[in-house]
Amino acid sequence: MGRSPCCDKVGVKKGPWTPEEDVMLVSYIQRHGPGNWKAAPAKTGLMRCSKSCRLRWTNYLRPGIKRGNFTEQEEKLIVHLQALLGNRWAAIASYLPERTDNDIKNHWNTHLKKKLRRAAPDHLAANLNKDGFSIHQPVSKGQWEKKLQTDINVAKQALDEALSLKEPRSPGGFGSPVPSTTSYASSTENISRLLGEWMKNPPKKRTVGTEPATVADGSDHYNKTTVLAEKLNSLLSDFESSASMVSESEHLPLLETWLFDESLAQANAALVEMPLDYTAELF
DNA sequence: AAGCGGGTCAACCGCCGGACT
DNA sequence: GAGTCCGGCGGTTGACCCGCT
Repeated sequence: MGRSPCCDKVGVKKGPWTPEEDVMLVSYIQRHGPGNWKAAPAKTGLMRCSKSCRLRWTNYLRPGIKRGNFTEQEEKLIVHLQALLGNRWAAIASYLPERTDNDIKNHWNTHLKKKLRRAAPDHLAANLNKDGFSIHQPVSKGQWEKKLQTDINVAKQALDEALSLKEPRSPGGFGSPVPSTTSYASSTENISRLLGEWMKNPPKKRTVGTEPATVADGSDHYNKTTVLAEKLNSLLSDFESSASMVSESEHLPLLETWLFDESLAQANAALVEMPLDYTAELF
């Protein structure tokens, strides 16, 4: 076994990502697709370890990510799923395709845990473990997991049969967004948003790691961001032009995703409707 | 205005398991 | 079957933010 040596190397940059690095990573993924993270630092010239690249992509740059402002519906779903699945954030995130496991985990730890503790009546609080979730429903957990899995499998099987799809599924498995050419445009939207935030609130010092992610002064900072914005525009037009060339067969994964999302939406709705005694107090 | 302390969240760390040789 | 590599996951950390005193 043993740990991956990539993060132990001297000269590997740590700390917050800069827009420059984001552009480099997205540009690489646009050319090669997500995956093969081991090769990403070498091929992009990024002084980051492969894990850091993967994390940055999956948590922030990946298309279709919604950030902040969890809706009541989403919070309900998270609370229910957490009660059913425990701290399996990746599994929970698969039911909320627009949210990342890290985001959900953070939201749970900073908001929902407290909310639950406040809302849970004394007699129910006794049934919450130290993480704030219910520990008295082993039976329903299995039943609901089984039902959801059955729904998903039935939908998947029907679709596979209908379309006779032969290509392998995306490495993220079911529920993870299928990488499509069109979706990369959303990555640039993500970076544009990050850039906007960067321009408004440039990082002050945050000198974690071997190389500080700071900019010398305001004007230099402005020039840099302008250049980056131009690069982004160029990237965006590249993505858009390649998106317009997507063939009909390449649309199948999108259709597949959409259909799965439909079945997921139904399952999610059923989940949220499922009564959990203490959550009634929450929302 | 300055200091303090709790809250937030991006990023890192280390373990695990599947794939491959 | 054993060893290695790599990606994924959950827990944790720490810098920054913000309200309070």
